Amino acid sequence: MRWSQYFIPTLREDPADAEVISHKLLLRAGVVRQLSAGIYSFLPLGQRIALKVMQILREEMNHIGGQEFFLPALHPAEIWKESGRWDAIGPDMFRLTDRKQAEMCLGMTHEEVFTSIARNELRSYKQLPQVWYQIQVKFRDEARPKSGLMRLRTFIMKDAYTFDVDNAGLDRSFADQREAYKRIFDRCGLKYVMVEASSGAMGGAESNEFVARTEAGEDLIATCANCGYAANLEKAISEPTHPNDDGGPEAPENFPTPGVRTIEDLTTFPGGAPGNRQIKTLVYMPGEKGWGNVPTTPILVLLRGDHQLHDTKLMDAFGGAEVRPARPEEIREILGAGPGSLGPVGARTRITTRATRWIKQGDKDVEIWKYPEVHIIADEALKGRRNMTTGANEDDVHKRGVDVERDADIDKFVDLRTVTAGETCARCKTGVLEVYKAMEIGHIFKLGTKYSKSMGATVLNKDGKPVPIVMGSYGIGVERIITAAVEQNNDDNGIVWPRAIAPFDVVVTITNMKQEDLREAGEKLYKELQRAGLDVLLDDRDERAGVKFKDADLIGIPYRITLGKKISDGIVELFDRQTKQNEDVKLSEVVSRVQALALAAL
RNA sequence: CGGGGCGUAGCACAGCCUGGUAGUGCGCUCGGUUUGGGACCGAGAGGUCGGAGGUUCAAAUCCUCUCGCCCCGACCA
Repeated sequence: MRWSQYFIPTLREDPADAEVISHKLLLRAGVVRQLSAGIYSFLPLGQRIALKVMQILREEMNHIGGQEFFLPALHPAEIWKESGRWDAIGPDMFRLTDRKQAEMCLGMTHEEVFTSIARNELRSYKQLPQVWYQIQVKFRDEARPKSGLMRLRTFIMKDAYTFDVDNAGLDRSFADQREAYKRIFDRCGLKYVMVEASSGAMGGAESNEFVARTEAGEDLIATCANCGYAANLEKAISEPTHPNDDGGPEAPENFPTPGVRTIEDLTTFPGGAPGNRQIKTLVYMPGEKGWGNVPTTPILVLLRGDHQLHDTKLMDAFGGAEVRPARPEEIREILGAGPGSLGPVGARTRITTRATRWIKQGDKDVEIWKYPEVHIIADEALKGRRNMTTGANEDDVHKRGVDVERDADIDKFVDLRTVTAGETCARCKTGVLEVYKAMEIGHIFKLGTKYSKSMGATVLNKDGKPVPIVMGSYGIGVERIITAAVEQNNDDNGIVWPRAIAPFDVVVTITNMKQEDLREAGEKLYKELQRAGLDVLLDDRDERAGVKFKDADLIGIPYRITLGKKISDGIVELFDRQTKQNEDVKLSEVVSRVQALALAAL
């Protein structure tokens, strides 16, 4: 392309709306423009980048036997009702009605459509496995789109689905996808890790998330440099350290603690206890939807005083159910004390017998227990602990000498606490965990039979019996790859595209368009580079050299060939955007040099 | 959905408090000088001040409503 004719609207200043570096640079480099919140247009440069990413996705999907489809983005409500997700998904789904008032939606993912094809067409285990994928636009009405292309309302996704006859087959398909994902992200030049993740409402047993480290990311990742352990903080565990529990009363005993409201207060209070010898008691309630027929079931969450609860772990402990912190007035109603003096000892009896409410039965009011049940759930770090101090469910009173398993009446121990940096790795027991921010770039799920069962997708197995197809689903966001690439590869002068996804391989900069010898040499070099199979941008604009250098750096083309004064000696300069090295090269050799460099990147 | 901020020329912003001719820089057009890291001089073009209503002799400026965008939180198949 000739720059003088090509649409690359670069900006000298940072746009006011952009906060994160990738957003600023993608706008400044003329890659994208915003249309509305979370809705962006790819400009020609952006489209070239997206096409290169998509080509890599295609090649790697095809490499593991993937077959490319193209499904509709507009779906009838019917299939979503069959899978149960029409009701399960909230306002994140764009819904509309057609002219006949039939309900429709814009696809936020394609499990339903692919499953409907599978159930109509797949009949025998002999047809399996199948690996199906597409590269399609998704629509999600995000509550808060943000950070440029990081969180969008409409975006391009490569989504793949595998169909196997049994779990062993799914394991193989899943492993294939995982390896393909690694090759994809490697080729795209990203620094990433694969982590264990929560499956959320997607359902299914196992899921791995691929994340790229960046300060702009929304996820927190714990990693161990020693053994390579990596997990999303919503799953991450660490090796607990237990203090010595000896000393203290044999049985729980109350003691006055006037004015003590927090864990911290109690650590300095005379006769108190350090944070790691306290039990923190939190009260949670089911979310707005409630849990089935149980009207309100308080949840007591117990943690070591110096530990922090991780919300997602709590929700996962209840099968992904929605929970919310109890309001102060609810806590007082439930336990008879304010936050700051809560504890598990005797709490179950207190809760289930304390509060009453009145309901109409026929024409008279009947008194019933308001909270007939309570869940008491404790973090694993409390297992076996003795001589602990906690609230006594009475304002300004605490209780010491508490043996967790003996006195706290716990329903179950689960991992609930948030891992923090500096803790010991639970896997290798020697490494120290690091916690950093990252963004999700891909996610692979073992779905199992969730969709095949609800939508009736079965095949006949070897014994002639119908069995539900065992499915997996695998997604990569194209804009996420682009965003992560910019987040991880930039400097003061602009973007430094990884070679494989750069919009052009090389830019030929004619430093002065008034000099005919430079123009001629540039034209000739442009054609030769193209003939060598390279994507070339010829900067033939009538601008000063400085402007051209600044722009070339900003849009991040990996190599720049500068035609200047030394052209009379048959010498040009080869500039490496990444290393910033500028090297004199013979004009006669520069094509093969650049060709070798560019091909090495693929 | 809760909290905060912002809408004035293509971009970045000033002007608003204290009502009275709509400004600056960059970019754009034309002419000239320049020509290796975002040149300089001169002359221009370009804005219903997000929208609607109100107060006033007079509204970018004050009031009400509304729309949009950004940030924090909640949420996130």
